[in-house]
Amino acid sequence: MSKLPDWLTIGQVSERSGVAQTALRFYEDRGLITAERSAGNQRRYNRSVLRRLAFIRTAQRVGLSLEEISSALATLPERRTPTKADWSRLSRNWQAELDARIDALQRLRDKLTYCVGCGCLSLRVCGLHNAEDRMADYGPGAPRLWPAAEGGIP
Amino acid sequence: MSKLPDWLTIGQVSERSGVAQTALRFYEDRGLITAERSAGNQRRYNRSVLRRLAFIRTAQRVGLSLEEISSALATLPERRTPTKADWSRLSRNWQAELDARIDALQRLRDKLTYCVGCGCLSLRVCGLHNAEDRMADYGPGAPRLWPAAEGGIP
DNA sequence: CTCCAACCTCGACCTAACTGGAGGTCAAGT
DNA sequence: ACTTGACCTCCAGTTAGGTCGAGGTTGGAG
Repeated sequence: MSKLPDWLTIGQVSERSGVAQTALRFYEDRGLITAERSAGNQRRYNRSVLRRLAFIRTAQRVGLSLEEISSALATLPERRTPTKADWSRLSRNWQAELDARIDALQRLRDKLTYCVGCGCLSLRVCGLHNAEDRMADYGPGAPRLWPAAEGGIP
Repeated sequence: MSKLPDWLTIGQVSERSGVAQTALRFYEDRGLITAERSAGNQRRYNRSVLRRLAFIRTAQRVGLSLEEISSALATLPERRTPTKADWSRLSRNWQAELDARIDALQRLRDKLTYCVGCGCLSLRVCGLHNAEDRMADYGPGAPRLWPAAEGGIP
C-alpha cells in the first residue's frame, strides 16, 4: 500500500478547495480554520478542513458574514467531539436564520415573477406597488423596513 | 381634501425605508435610484423609490452586490415604460441566479439538519463528509468548489 | 550537498459599501 | 433680520474580506 500522508499542505488545500492560500491564512487568522505545523513551521491541514471550507464558502455565498460563520463554527470544536447539545443549539439558531433568508429570496423571486406579468417595477400604479407602500401607514417616526433583520446586514 | 405632495424629501425616504440619508446619496451616485431636484437643489423623491429600496435591500440581504442589483435595475427605465422583452430578459437572468442561491441555502440548511443527527461536522467519518470529499477524485489540478459560481462572489 | 519550488511572516494595498465631518445653502418661524 | 434645522457637496475615514510583494526559510529531488 502507498502511504499517502493524512494531512494536506496549504497548496493542496488551496487547489482542492479553490480557496486562495492568502485567504486560507486569513481564515486561520480569523479563527475559521486551524492547522498543525510541521517541524519547519509549515501548515499541515487535516482533510476535514475541506469540508469546513465548503461550508464556509456556501454560507458566504448566501450572504452570511465571516463573523456569523465563525461564531457558528466556533461552537464545533475541531479536536473534541461536540456534544449533541452544542449541536442542537447551533443548529436551531442557524435554521432560523437560513429559513428567513430562504424566505426573503423566494419572495424576491416571486415578486419578479409577478412583475414580469404586470410590469409594475416600472413603478406606476400596481397592486403590488401599493401593497408595499403600506409602511406609510405608520406615519412619521415610522418603522424600519426589516425590523426582523436587526443585527443582519448593517 | 388635504393636498399632500406627491414627492418625498430625503429625510422622509430615509425614515420610511430605514436607509440612511448618506446611503441614499450613495445609491444615487451609483445609479441605483434617482431623484428630481427642488428649486433650491434639494432631492425630491417619487414614492416609487420606496419600492425600489425595498427591492435593493432584499436583494442585498441575500448576498447580491450593488453592482448586480444596479445592472438589473438599470434595465428598468424609471421614466419610460419598459418593454416586455426587456422585462423578460432581466427576469430570466435573475430567476436563474436566485434559484441557484435558494438552492445553495437549502442545501446548507439541510446539511445542518442531517448533521444534527449524526454529528458529522465534528469531522470524523460520515457519509456526508466523504460525499463532499469527492473533489479529491479529480486529482491534482483539481476543480473549484463552485465552478458554476464563476462571476459570483469573488 | 545543492537547488528551487513551496512555504513562512508582515505590512501595505485593494474593492465594496458605507459613515462622518467640514463648510455652505435654503426656507420657515419669530 | 435672525435663528434653526433640514438639506447640499466634497472628501476623508471605516469595516469586511481579502490580495500582493519583499525578504527569509523549508524540504524533497537529484
